[in-house]
Amino acid sequence: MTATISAKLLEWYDRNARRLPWRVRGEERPDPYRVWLSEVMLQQTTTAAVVPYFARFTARWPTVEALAAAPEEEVMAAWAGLGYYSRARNLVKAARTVAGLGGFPDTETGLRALPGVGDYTAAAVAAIALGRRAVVVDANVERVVARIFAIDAPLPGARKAIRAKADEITPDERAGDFAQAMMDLGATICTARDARCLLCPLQSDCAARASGDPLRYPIKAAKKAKPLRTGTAFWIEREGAVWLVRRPAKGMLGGMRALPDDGWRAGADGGGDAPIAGAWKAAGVVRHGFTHFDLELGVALHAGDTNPQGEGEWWPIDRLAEAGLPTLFAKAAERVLASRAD
DNA sequence: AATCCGTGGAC
DNA sequence: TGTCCAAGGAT
Repeated sequence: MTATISAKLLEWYDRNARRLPWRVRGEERPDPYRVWLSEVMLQQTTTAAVVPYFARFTARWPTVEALAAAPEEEVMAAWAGLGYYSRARNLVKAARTVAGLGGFPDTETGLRALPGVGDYTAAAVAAIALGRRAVVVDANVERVVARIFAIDAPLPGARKAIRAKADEITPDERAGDFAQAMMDLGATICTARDARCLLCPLQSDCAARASGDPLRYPIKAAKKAKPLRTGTAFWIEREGAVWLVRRPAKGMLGGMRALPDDGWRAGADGGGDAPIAGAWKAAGVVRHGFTHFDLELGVALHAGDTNPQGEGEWWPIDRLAEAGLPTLFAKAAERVLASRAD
């Protein structure tokens, strides 16, 4: 019997593991807090984008207790720019739950009950930080498994079959390293756009390679077209400060500071209605792509002296970077300030 | 089950 | 430029 898939992969990992800030070297078991934090940040997010955020978060909140004690608003602002903002809200909730428990749950099931922790994250933390055997399936694992076994069913329907195969090849020991090895393999060799089979430690085990067309896998369902929406954001300024509002907790950019807007959303264009009466002057257009629609956001400058109604705050323009605006509104603000500098 | 939810980099 | 997609989760 030749070496198993997991044995070959672990041997490869021991020589080729990426060095990442949330990983520890050697036999030492990593801090569950850092593993959990990194896994949440890494949900649908590239390692390159996560690295600076992870550094800032762990410097500012070194323990789960410190994070639990932080005002939610500060965590949301620190998350600004990373996207999928419900992650930040759930991060605070989960940290407070963990602090209340006196520490992280020590089972995959216990972890799975935390807000923002789904099947993937629970398995990853259980395997990497707790040393438990867990079947970790992310997009990398799906792709690698779909190729090794040449799974012909399209995603997302093939998920159950893929998970069953992943379970078959997951070892009883070093399941955390195995998971990270699968992800490293998927990130560096068996990638979505490339299959560098000659570099792959599993090349002789791979049905997709044997088929001659490894990139055919995983098979995916066709995507829907993204609509283009239009909307307007409003820049209301007074004595060196701009009027910011806080968006509703749920929905797009939920809970984040923002410029007032005209109600644009995924399903409809904005109504064009300004928050206050007066003269408005167009200050340019910002294009921004979201996951399921594109937005063309006009920016309008207020020329009058009427006070805005309702909830909001005057934010000093020279400290706007600290407001924690999501990228869309940071772009809009940048556009206003750039047009003024001309 | 299908849809909603950000962003930036690679090509 | 447009397209794809990256350590997914909640509803």
